[in-house]
Amino acid sequence: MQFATWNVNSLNVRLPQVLEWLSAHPVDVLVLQETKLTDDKFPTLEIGEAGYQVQWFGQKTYNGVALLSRQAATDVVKNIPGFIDAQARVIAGTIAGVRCIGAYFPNGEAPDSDKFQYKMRWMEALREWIRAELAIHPKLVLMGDFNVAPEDRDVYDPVAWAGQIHCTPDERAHFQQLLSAGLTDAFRLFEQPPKSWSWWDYRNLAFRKNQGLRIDHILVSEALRTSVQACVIDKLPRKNERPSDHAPVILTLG
DNA sequence: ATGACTCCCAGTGGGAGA
Repeated sequence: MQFATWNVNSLNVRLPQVLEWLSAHPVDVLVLQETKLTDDKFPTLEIGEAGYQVQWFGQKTYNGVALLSRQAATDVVKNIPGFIDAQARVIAGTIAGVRCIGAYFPNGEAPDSDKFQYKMRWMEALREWIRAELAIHPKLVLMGDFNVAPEDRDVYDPVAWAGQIHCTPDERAHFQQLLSAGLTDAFRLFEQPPKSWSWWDYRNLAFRKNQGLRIDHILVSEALRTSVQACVIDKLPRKNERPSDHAPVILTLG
């Protein structure tokens, strides 16, 4: 069984790339972030024709998430229950007995900003909800754009990024608390090439120079950990014409 | 270097992303 996450930075622009990618990588579950579409504009027909069921949750201009799956998802949840949020950032469903949670974590803008405070509150609410979900669903996958580089080795220039957004001790502590709640960073279960990133700035030839961050992650629960066979970042879509600034991450369970 | 690029909504520019 394969799972994937991809921040597409506008599904309106990237739909052809998503469909092309799915034909080459017929994963069982794909979560998308930054669809940037209101629900009435969501391309359900095209995704259905590609052989996927889909749940979606969006808003105008910003954010927006979707859950694509070969089998229909059940017990679908949108956003974090009990956390009042005007922004469409979370979609969850159960597929083949696995609780799949797709999340677009807040960016945070800057450590001294109101948006950073929102990011902190949001991550705390997510963690408490994940704890509750884990108690009900031992088989759980949390994946998405976390907007957190968990360690210095996830940053192309950790000195320049020290204390900057995505790399602050507070964000990294929140990430560690997700691990403490019983999740494992599937990517780090394996030897990986050094300088593995999932995001590269559009500016300054960052992709060509491989200057990026690893901020897109797939976390698995303890009940799934021993089933993980692979976790890779697929850099190829970043080489497309008009690419997303993020690359997909793929998890393979045995 | 308060930049660079891309997307969106707007409307002949500006916000947000990371």
